[in-house]
Amino acid sequence: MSKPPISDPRRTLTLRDVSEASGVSEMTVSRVLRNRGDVSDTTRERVLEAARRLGYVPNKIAGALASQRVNLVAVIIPSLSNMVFPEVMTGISDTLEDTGLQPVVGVTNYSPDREESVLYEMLSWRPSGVIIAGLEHTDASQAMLAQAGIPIVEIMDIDGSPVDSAVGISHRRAGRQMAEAIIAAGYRNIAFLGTMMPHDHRARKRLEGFEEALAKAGLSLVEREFYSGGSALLKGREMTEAVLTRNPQVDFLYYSNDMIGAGGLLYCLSKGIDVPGQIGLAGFNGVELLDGLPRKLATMDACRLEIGRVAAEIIAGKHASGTIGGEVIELFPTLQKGDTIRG
Amino acid sequence: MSKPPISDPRRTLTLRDVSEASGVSEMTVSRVLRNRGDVSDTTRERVLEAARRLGYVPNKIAGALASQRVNLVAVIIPSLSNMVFPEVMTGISDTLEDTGLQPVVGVTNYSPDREESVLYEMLSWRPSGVIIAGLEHTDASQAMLAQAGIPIVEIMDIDGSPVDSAVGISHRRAGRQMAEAIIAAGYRNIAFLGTMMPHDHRARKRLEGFEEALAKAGLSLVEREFYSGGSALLKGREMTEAVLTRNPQVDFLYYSNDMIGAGGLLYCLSKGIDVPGQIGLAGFNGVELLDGLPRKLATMDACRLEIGRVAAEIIAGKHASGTIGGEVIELFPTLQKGDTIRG
DNA sequence: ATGAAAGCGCTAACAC
DNA sequence: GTGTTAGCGCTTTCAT
Repeated sequence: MSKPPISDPRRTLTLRDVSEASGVSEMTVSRVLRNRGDVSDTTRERVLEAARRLGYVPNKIAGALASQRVNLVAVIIPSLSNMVFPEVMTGISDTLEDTGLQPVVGVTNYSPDREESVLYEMLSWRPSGVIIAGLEHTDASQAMLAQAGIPIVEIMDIDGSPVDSAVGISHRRAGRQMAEAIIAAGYRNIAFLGTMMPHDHRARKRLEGFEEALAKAGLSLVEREFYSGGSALLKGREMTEAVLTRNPQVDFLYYSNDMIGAGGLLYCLSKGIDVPGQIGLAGFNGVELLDGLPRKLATMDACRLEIGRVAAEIIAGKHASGTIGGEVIELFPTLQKGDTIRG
Repeated sequence: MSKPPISDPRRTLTLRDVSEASGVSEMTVSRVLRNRGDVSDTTRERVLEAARRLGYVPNKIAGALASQRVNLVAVIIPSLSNMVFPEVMTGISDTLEDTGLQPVVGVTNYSPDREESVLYEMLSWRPSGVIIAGLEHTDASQAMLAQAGIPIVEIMDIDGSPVDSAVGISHRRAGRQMAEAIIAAGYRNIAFLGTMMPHDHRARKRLEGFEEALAKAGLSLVEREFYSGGSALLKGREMTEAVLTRNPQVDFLYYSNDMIGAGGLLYCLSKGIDVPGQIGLAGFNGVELLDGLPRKLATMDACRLEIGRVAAEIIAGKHASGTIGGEVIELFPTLQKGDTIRG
């Protein structure tokens, strides 16, 4: 197996090819292609023409190795299939757009081990920064993040200790606030319905805050129901039926996310249940997706777009605070009572 | 600004550090870390221990440059926010999982220019393959794909000429099939409702196929309605109201996707319209998400998971066909009549 | 089973 | 404004 000669048509083009085709040194070609340094207009034109004609695509691997600079930002999130992270991604992309930085997404499926290996893989490309969901990671992940020597932003949650910076909301507080609103509206027999996700720490914290506020009012959950897998809308419907059948005196259903909440809402409406008179409902996330439902589900916005935006600003070094790392930025979700909490 | 000395604690670790810490040559350390070649168990242990202790993360940039091998697969899709591409991603990730290849996602927002720049950016990292949605690209993109010298798989659609391989369904045929089913069920005053997306070629082809089949039956659309932006569910509701108000004799609503179809369905049900007796409805995609709706919307599955799986197999070189590139693999969606087409 | 030397394709730093 | 030189941190190849 001999090495292909310089004329092998299957070989990918190098700076040198553009240099030869344009009669300009590699260095100057490099300058033109990166818009760096002074290059005369005639030279620039000749180079660009040659590069275009040949169809040259620079090799960022070599460039990155030589310059010790990589324009990649690692973004590590649990899932892409639930509306919330895509919106965070949008915030990140929008902000990074004009910084020359590029997000690279890794998905962990809520598995800490998978997160660890995705992180390892991504760090091995020496990105300029890491945006990672949550504050809970394996010890090894924590160590890698701490060692990486680049800005790290942990997003979505601020109830805990970040490695570096954090941007998010307090889910514990969010749960508390929702409980308070529900209690204030006069509901007393409250059930929780969630997806079974041992590693969804944010849902867990919301539930903790929720129960804490119930306890303070001398109440406790009369029911809990967990499911996993399948269509969230359908699961919400099924769980709701199960809960209401088992426990007809339940007067409020608190869901861990809007999709299962919507399923529950559709179930209640189809059964002719008076919402929010007889039974109230609330979800979490404020997903715009659901705006077309017959009734607007009570929910709390998770500030997804804003979280993505701020995280990206920190990585890009253009966040208002100006400080270098170590900041915790708390965002404050608004409670939308919609049509499913009375009062 | 002097260059940090070898002892700078902020410098990221190199093979050399592991080599010194373990007293083993860089070359052997490299062998251990890549599981290549024969290394004695004692040496291997010493190296792994040192690497772990230091928290060494290999530099893939240097590795890729030296080996001319990159374990990345570029995946270029229009959007992450509509259920369909996340599912394709799942198919891709699942299949790539045990090949050592890693997907890297780029999002184009249905803009050909953005697609071109995302593609350029990704190719500059010299990936092992490209999976890209659609068959329509700018001339420059076409040229880059053709020149890249790596496997290219265009996905979702097969109505056109692929650069290399293609995996998808015929959207024209899908539109035709749906029209035939609708006509067979006796509907005659048919309206189309879609999102306004000049660059959504697949929706366009479905509509073309649909109208073609209508024409063959001596029919034509009595209404068309396009919207853009906002919550799909809400838009579907609004568009449906507009269409039915303007044209009360309409007896079938064909939507370009399931989400707006679901909005329309909810609208019809809330208005007490007899579905599918008085009015029938159909969407497209077969999104599982909607399974909890009061009635099951007629739709066609777009084979999303399977498309992702097959595309990844082709890139990984383990597709059944065994051929090297240039294959067009057509998948066949099944029409699910659900509860919204009579008969 | 292990090591030494030569690059991968580019850019930083310096000359001219 | 343009060219030259010396690496970036690894892996390939070949020697031992």
